[in-house]
Amino acid sequence: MSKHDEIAGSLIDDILSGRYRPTERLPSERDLATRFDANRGAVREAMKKLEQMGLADVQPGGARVRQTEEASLDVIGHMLGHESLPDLELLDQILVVMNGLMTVAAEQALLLADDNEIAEIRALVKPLIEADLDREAHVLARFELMHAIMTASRNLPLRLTARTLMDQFVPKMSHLHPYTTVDFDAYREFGQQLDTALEARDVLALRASFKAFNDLNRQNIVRAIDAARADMGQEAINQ
Amino acid sequence: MSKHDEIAGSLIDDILSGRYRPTERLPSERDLATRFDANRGAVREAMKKLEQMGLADVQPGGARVRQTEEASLDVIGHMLGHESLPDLELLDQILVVMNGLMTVAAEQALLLADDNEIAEIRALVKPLIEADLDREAHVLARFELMHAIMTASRNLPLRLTARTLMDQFVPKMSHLHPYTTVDFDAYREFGQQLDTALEARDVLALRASFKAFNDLNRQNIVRAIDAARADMGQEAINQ
DNA sequence: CAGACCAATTTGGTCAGACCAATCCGGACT
DNA sequence: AGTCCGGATTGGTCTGACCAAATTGGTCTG
Repeated sequence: MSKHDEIAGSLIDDILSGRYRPTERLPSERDLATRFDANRGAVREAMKKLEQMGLADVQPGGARVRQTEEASLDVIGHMLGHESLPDLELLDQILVVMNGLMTVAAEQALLLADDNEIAEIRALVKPLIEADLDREAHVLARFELMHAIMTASRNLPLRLTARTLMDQFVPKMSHLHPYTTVDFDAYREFGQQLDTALEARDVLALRASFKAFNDLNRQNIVRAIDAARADMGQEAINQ
Repeated sequence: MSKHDEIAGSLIDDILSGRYRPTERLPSERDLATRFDANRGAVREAMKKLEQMGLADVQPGGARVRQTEEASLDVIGHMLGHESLPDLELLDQILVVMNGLMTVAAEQALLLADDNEIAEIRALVKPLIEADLDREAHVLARFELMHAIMTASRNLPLRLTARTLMDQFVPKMSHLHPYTTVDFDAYREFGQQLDTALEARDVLALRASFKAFNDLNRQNIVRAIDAARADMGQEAINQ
């Protein structure tokens, strides 16, 4: 970990945790440099990062903290935390957005894709219905399906938005992964719903299927977090 | 405009216009510094920006251009262009995403807001129905309404995503503004639809009204671009 | 005494030059 | 022909200095 990353991380955490309040002035770069025992250049790079994340307004005369509402999407990753379990409410909010974007993508795909592309997507749905996948393969298959739908939407802003959100979200799920379980049957039903909707090019059925998809994904996470919490409690007892 | 902004802008345009292709190596920082007659630090800051925009991968040994699909949402603003008229297809895609996000926000608001908040939102719809606004005030009223709905969604990731997209989009509309016209009656109808949907807390009606909203916004832009094109043609003749 | 004004100080912004560490690349060797 | 190694190139970091903008606190004016 480079020096400026360390400094930036510390400052970001301080701001997001409210130790520095909006409109408040941050310490000067020279001051921070001595505090972190670092070069001013390192502090400067850190400030640059704060600025591009929209967390601070840096001008000659001093840097000021901004409102979180004005920040960049990148803050989400930090808000999900590094070590501890992420906040379920925030995860829920992200899932809501992701689901909305996926639904839009699917609708666009239905609108723009030729029969060939639809067939390709349906081919990716098939494994979820028929194949006997293990947990990892199942996750991969779902991601592949989502990616294909995103691509078929032929909408770059949409793809970039979804990927940005995903990139914040997925890494934080990694240490939850051991606790995940998959309700294969439920996903099978979703797969069939989606397949039918695609075949009939039925927008309403498509929306309904993605609603189900979102619910499933949410349940996965809720179960995983519960399991992780229980496990951590167990560890605490064992110690 | 600071030096590193100038350099970054130039490089970004070069990459987005395809003058540097993905996986291709960019010139070295020292090389760029002499080309732009700048300090290496300035070039370095520019490279930093390219990296955070996801347009380049910069490592010891050289910086390489990335795929546009891996870029940050911020590239959209650059793709909309600086002087010339923005590409209608790209604008359409953005509107599709914005509309999707607004719809999700409205649904969440309907789900989470108490009667008071709903009343507040409806109060913001009223001017669009009743008041005799001029063009500027009408635009402002629409923005205010959208902002209120976003806030009522109580979903930070959603708000950040929408705002990021908006921030790319709105500035590019400014020099189209003289050419915009507003179909007040059509918006009045939308307002009534939305108001009814909010009163009844009817999700389907809500969705329908936002679909209409999106169509109206799109028509505004199409008309404005047509008018601008015609005007520029006229200018060319006059010269 | 309140408010406007101004200058000294503080702060960020930029630059130059040097050194380090990771990477790349071409030539030697097998 | 493939592998390996060492020099050259590249980005990463640091130091120290100077510039320009913003802040701040004192001073002057009404």
